[in-house]
Amino acid sequence: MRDGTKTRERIETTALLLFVEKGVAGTTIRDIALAADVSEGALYRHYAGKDELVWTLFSRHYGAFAATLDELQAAAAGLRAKLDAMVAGFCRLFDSDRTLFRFLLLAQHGQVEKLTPAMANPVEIVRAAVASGVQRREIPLIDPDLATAIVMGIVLQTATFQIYGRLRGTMTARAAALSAACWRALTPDA
Amino acid sequence: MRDGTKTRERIETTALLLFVEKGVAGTTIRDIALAADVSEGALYRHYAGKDELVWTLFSRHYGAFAATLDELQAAAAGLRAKLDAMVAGFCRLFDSDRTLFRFLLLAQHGQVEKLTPAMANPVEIVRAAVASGVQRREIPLIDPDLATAIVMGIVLQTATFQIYGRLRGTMTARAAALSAACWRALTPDA
Amino acid sequence: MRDGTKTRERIETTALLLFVEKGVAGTTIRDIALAADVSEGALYRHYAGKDELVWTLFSRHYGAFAATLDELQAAAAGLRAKLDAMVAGFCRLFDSDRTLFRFLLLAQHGQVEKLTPAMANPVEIVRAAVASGVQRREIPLIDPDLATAIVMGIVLQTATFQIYGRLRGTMTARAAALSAACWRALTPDA
Amino acid sequence: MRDGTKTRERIETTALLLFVEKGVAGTTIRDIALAADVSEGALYRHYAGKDELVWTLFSRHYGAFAATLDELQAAAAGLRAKLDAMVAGFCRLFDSDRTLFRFLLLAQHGQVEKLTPAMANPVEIVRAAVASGVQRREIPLIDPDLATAIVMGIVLQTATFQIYGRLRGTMTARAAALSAACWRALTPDA
DNA sequence: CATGAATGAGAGTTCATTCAT
DNA sequence: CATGAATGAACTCTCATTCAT
Repeated sequence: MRDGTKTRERIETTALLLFVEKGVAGTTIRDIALAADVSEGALYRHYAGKDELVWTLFSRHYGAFAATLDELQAAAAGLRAKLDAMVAGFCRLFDSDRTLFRFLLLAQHGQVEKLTPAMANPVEIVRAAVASGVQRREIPLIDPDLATAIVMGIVLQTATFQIYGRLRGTMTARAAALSAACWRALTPDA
Repeated sequence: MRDGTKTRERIETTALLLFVEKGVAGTTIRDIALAADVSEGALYRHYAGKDELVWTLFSRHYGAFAATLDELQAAAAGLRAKLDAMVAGFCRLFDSDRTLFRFLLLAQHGQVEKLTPAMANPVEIVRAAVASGVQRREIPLIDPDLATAIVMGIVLQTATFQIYGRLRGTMTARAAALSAACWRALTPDA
Repeated sequence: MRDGTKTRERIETTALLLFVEKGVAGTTIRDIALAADVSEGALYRHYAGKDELVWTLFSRHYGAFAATLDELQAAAAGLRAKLDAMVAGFCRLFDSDRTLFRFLLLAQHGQVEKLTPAMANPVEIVRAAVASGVQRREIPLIDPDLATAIVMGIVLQTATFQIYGRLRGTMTARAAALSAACWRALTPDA
Repeated sequence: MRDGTKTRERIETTALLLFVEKGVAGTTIRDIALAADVSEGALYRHYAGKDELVWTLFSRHYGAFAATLDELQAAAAGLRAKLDAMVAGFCRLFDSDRTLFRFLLLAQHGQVEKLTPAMANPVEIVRAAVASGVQRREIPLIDPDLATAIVMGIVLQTATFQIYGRLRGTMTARAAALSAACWRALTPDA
């Protein structure tokens, strides 16, 4: 109990939730400490400061999710199948940890700007898959960034509507519909 | 009087820019006063407080843009044409006032949650157009909210990529491509 | 009263006293605010922070005293007379504002290290006077820095003893004795 | 036991260095623990707290140096010789352990104020020697405290300049020059 | 009426010290 | 007995808001 691991976990879970609910700027160290039942000072033994806590949380999970996405995509053959796999991946993350999904993909902390090109990045995974689909003539010529925007937009906006309560049920239940919509949007002459 | 109006305009333009660049929470009254060349105290003669300034800015322009969108949509016959018109409307806003676009549609201030159902709302305009398209069998049966998410997602994510520098040029130049993508995404058996 | 000048003065007088009594590190912003009867926040309208307050206080008065010392020295002909004048200058500062003397010449805030060579500096004034005395053969050859140490040491340690209560009375009353001692220390074969 | 002693020594050496470099207030227990490769908690097994550590360090060495100075002075006959011996003692301490010299004689921790009259004290040793010189008519009548200030000032300010880099080389090399200067300063009609 | 000095609550952070392990 | 996680008070600094001038 005094080894700090439990405390770290409690802090991170709590912080994630608060960051998503009230925004990073709107969440105070005191908020986190109170909700995690830790003293404010204790937080600083684990993280150099608020910024570092945010970055730790973001970069660790962002990278991990990118890796998952890459595995899913690699295991599928052809853009259509890759889209299915990736969209399903996004949906699974949403359904299994909605808070994490929001923190990684929807919340506006300034962390995305801190990512270096070398770091694994879900957007780049999607882009690479789409780009290779274009190259293999699976879909007509399209700016890969525009294609990525279309795919990400469809997925993320649907997730956003789910959070706002406009859409109900699980994301996974819609996965097939979403990847189909992406595919159609990318293929003018299907 | 004239002077008061000029001051208000300077304050609002400045505030909008700062809110978008540094976030609402990250922008201080002092920042605004300094950049708008007004005293801090003077700001409180025009707005009851920071919150009210944010809300004023948001609700006025949000409603106005919703009205514009509604006119565009109403002037077009059929969902395909309505989509063209609305997407073009989004693109025009982006190109003419990128800052305003970001503030209204991309930034996460908590203002959207304060909107009452009675207030004009771009998302609802899009939803209504899509819903009537479904009702008129122009597109196959689809949850109107899902369809709205798809349209909004494609437009907003493209705008986001433009802001990040992933995509270059004007949004208007892409308007046709975007509304075409929306249309295809909504029409499984086109 | 609301123009801030009075407040500034109150802050500076108070701060100087506290810095000398409890040390810079040992004095908190709250201490100063309380003693100056100002809110803590108000301090930050006048100074960017504690460091800047310390530096403002130090550099302004340090430079001013150096200028005074230089005038005194320049008005005297010959090292012996210059010593008399400068030592009397130190003594006058001590007697007229003991707190300031301590802050400028005895306290160990890290400000001396921040001085640039271009800034007026009492030690350099003394050194220059001594060096010119050596050059004009008024005193035998001696490392000007060593000579400066001797002069400064005699003056500052006497002041220190006065503060500790080991010595009583005014410094001015001892001025002649001190500059005579300095002169003898510098002239082996007087 | 052996180990405990080693640890104590490591702590004390480290602490002394840090106190001199960053000031007592500017040095944290954590700094010391880290630099001495000890846990923070372990420090409290050796010392009741930070204050006690400072006091232990100061009083022990201050007393020891006073004793050394007293022996040196006692072994010399006449004020002139006593001055030579004592100044050499100061110089030797400076050259052999500059950090200790700074901590004992130049740094402004509030420890000097805690000394009781009963405790051995370098300043008192110097004072006693000078006072007896006055009494024996070796030097003209002078306030013994003023004489002490002159001697201490010459020595300490020279050491200070050495630390600032204004003077180079060893203090011992200057010992004779310094005690000669002291002697001259004390003897008007030599 | 505009100004900007002042307030005061609260933010992030530090640190000597304690104490469960 | 050593460790280092935890505490909690205190610190520096920020900022929306008020208000004397």
